[in-house]
Amino acid sequence: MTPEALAALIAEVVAALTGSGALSLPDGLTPNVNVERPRVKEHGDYATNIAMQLAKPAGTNPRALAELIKGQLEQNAGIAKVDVAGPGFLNITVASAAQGQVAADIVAAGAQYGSNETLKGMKINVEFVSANPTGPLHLGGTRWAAVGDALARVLQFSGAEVTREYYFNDHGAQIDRFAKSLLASARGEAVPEDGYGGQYIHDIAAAVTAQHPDAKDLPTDEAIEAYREAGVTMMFGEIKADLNAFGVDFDVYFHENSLHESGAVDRAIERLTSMGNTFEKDGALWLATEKYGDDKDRVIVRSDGTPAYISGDLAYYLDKRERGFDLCFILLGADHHGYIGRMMAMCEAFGDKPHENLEILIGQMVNLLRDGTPLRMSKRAGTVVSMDDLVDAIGVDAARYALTRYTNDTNIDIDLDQWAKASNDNPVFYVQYAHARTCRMMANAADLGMAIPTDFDPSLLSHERDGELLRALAEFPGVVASAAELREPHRIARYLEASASVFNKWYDTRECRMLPQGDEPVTAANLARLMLVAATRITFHNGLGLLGVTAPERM
RNA sequence: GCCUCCGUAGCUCAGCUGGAUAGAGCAGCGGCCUUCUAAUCCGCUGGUCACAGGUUCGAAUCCUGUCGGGGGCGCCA
Repeated sequence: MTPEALAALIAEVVAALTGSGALSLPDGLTPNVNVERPRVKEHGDYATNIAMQLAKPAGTNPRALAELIKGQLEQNAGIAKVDVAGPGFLNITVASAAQGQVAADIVAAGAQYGSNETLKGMKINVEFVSANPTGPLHLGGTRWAAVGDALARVLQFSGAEVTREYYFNDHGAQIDRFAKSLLASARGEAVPEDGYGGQYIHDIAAAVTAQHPDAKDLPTDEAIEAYREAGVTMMFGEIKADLNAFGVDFDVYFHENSLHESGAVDRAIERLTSMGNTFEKDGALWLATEKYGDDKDRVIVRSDGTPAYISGDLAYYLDKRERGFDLCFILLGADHHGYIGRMMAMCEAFGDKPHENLEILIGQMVNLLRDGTPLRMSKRAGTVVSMDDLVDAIGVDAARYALTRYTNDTNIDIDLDQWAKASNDNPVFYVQYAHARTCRMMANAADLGMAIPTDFDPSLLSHERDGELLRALAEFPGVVASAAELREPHRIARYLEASASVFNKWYDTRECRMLPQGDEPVTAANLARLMLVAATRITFHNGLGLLGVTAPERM
């Protein structure tokens, strides 16, 4: 029995009690049954505070109500014992057969175990990374590559139709500085003011020069244009290749420029104007965002007639909505948190619902530590701390895991020495090793001719450690659902670490050996444990998959 | 000045939208390998949940303020 199933059962009991008149609740009150795992063993397998929640509205006292629910609940065959404790907690012990059945249910669900359909029918756009191609992907982009992709996977596992999207600009001032820097390098000149330095500039400049030997001797304007075009193509190619190697592939690469060329920007501005949300002042066109909660109004067309950067954002958002996305995520670094106000105001100005049609997630900064000291970035000097630096140091799996195991709103310091270790201070190895161990066990079982039993007897998984492992596995769907709902993929990682620990304890328990020892015959209990191991393997495999981390079968 | 994130064990961090005696890993100390992968497992040590108020049966969690640290506040992109 999963916690969700137990919660549903309790809800039925409450409904039955109100139906029979034994309990009266105010109209429209639907109890929100909260089932949790108690910290202390003596408090049973699961506990609920439902009686404390409902006592006041029902006009009774918590313990009396708890007794009432207990009486009904104990009628169910899946429930072994119910205790009323403390101020009115219901401590529930699940019958071992009902508990053990979870293993078979997981094996039956297979690759789908843990999924849910809470977002079924939702079309969701997740925009992340979106770095302009002026240099290699830096750490902030890398954090979002890992977390954004994991979030997309979690949303998909919850039934949503998800599009991963990358928005980039191949024109504009940043790109001009990039192009000028390339040309300066090709001509052997110093890095221009506000330009980009670093080895990658020289590498790309040299590559462009090799492709177009005459380009650097063109008149400067034409030469810049030539280096811009070829340089952007190369840089963007590298970024895409890096992301691909990182296991992240986008469905859509969206060019900001296309919005200007297609007239989408003008249409967006017209739409906002017709809704009375723009005005002219000081020769510029403004979007009235302040009335929708922004700090101040924003210029969208400058007094010289050129569109401001935000005009692209307006058109881009409108474009996404017109492509049918119900919900648009934008994943940004902490240095962009100031955008939330204007973007939400923009959303409302279009007549949409902020935080419902548009969600902006902010990820805090990432630092790499080597020997305890942070690696610092400097654009001028070209000391970019990039995705490559991270991946080269610790590998893709550890990098993705290290970036997804923390909440978005905390700064991360990644200690390269720690994450490069193949040891227990490295959580990714701990989880992967547990998975590999299940695979080895199953291979060993197959060698002995053992197969997943068709006449599985769930009551044989009656050891205390069996129950602990089963309860851990049963938690997975709830963890996925909350990761999706709260947009917090790190919950998956933390769950896997805790569950790997429970599995290892089970593995270490002599009474729970899965394989027959020595000349012992294969018993029904051995086969029941094989089912449990199979369920564990599936759960770890699916969980690692949601993080985009590989699940090796052997380590 | 304003906005925003963070402050929990020596270190790095969880804490399931308010529950029972605040957890994990690492570090430190001490144990378990003839039997499924010891990258495992067991025990011990370690806390003013930054501080002060408030909300209530109950607060690390919600609200207000203070202190400390990170990041931001362009007709840049």
